[in-house]
Amino acid sequence: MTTVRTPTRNRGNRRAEILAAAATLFAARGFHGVSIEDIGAAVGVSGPALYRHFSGKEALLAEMLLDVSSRLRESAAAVVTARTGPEETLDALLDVQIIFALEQPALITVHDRELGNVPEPQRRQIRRLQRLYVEEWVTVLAELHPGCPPPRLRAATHAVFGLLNSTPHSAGELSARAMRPLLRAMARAAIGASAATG
Amino acid sequence: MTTVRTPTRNRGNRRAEILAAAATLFAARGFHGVSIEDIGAAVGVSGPALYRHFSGKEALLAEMLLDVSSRLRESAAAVVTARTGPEETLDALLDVQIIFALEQPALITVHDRELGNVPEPQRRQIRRLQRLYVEEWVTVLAELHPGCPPPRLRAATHAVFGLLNSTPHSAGELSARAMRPLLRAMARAAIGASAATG
DNA sequence: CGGTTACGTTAATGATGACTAACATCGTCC
DNA sequence: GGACGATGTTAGTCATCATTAACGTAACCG
Repeated sequence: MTTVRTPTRNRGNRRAEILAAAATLFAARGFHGVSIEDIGAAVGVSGPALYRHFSGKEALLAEMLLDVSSRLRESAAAVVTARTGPEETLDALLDVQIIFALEQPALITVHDRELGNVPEPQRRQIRRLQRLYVEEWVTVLAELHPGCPPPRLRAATHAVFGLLNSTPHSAGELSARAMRPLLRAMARAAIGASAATG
Repeated sequence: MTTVRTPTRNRGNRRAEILAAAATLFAARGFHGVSIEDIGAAVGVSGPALYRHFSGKEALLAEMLLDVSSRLRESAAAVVTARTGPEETLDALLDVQIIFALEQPALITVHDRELGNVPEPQRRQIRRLQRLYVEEWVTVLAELHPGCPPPRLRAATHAVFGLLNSTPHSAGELSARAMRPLLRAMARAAIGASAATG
């Protein structure tokens, strides 16, 4: 009755459940600070059960980061190909990053800390997606600030990410509802200032 | 002749050397991703030699973070007690953080990632220093933006830290020389925007 | 000199942890 | 009703690692 229809249905849920739990733990204690047993315990199974779903701890991390960087990149690409004005596009990009950071702080944290623990085949791919994501931003910024050299735009983009991803650190200070417009306003202003000569 | 005068002189150097090497390694691979043997190798001695200088791995981390948070807090306190106008004070605070982030990226990285691995007696003290540091900022910001609720100021402060500490991520994009004014301008603008109603 | 102190070294030792093996359970499908 | 596949379980196994032990060495001090 309450049992599940298809095994496949369950498999997906369990995998997602594990990935979510692992993200939280990795964000809190770092990849090497979390054991397979810890992750299992977090979803109510114990230890080696995880090997029914992932080929290993590193594979789990790889899938997690690949998923995050794909989603970010796809969202950004969608926004950009919508081809509105650069101002509106920038706003949409800001929304993508802000909403993601507010809704998935653990994933964001892991995403920019643990790439070094992903084994080589997939590491390259994640890097590639991250780079593409940054380039979407840089392209839009270049339209808004023509004449600003790309390295400067890239550095500014990273700085804005740092600003937006600060969310996990100020957890509890402000509600997500209040955080969103604050981050938005600060990011916009910071971007505006990045155009100045220096 | 080239031998050292006092043993105490050498001890300090070695300790500092170890702390610096450990900071770099911790920043790159995380506390649990670095072994005592790794740290020893980085300074040319091997493994257990470190126990001549530190009582253990956690103690090493604790001293490192205590040192960073003390220095930041002291610098901020000095700037604030200088009692110039709030605008100038804010500029000086920005300089403190920017220079530190540009000159010691590894320390900054470890400082906001690895507090969780410091054992309890000292963890509390580090937290206290970090809180005091933030409060120096909040006090100054409150003067500049009266009527802005403190939680909002705190969130804005953390966001600015995130922006400034992005340096390790954009390493290589821009020289420190070019980075400094960029970060400064972006941070000032972001702070200015944080006052708006939201 | 003889002893102490500072600093290293190379072997244990004892935990912890990733991963594997061998063995259930239990729907689903024929 | 029995085979199968998906999913767990518990008991190894084998590395890695923090920490300790036991043992040099060499500078300095008396």
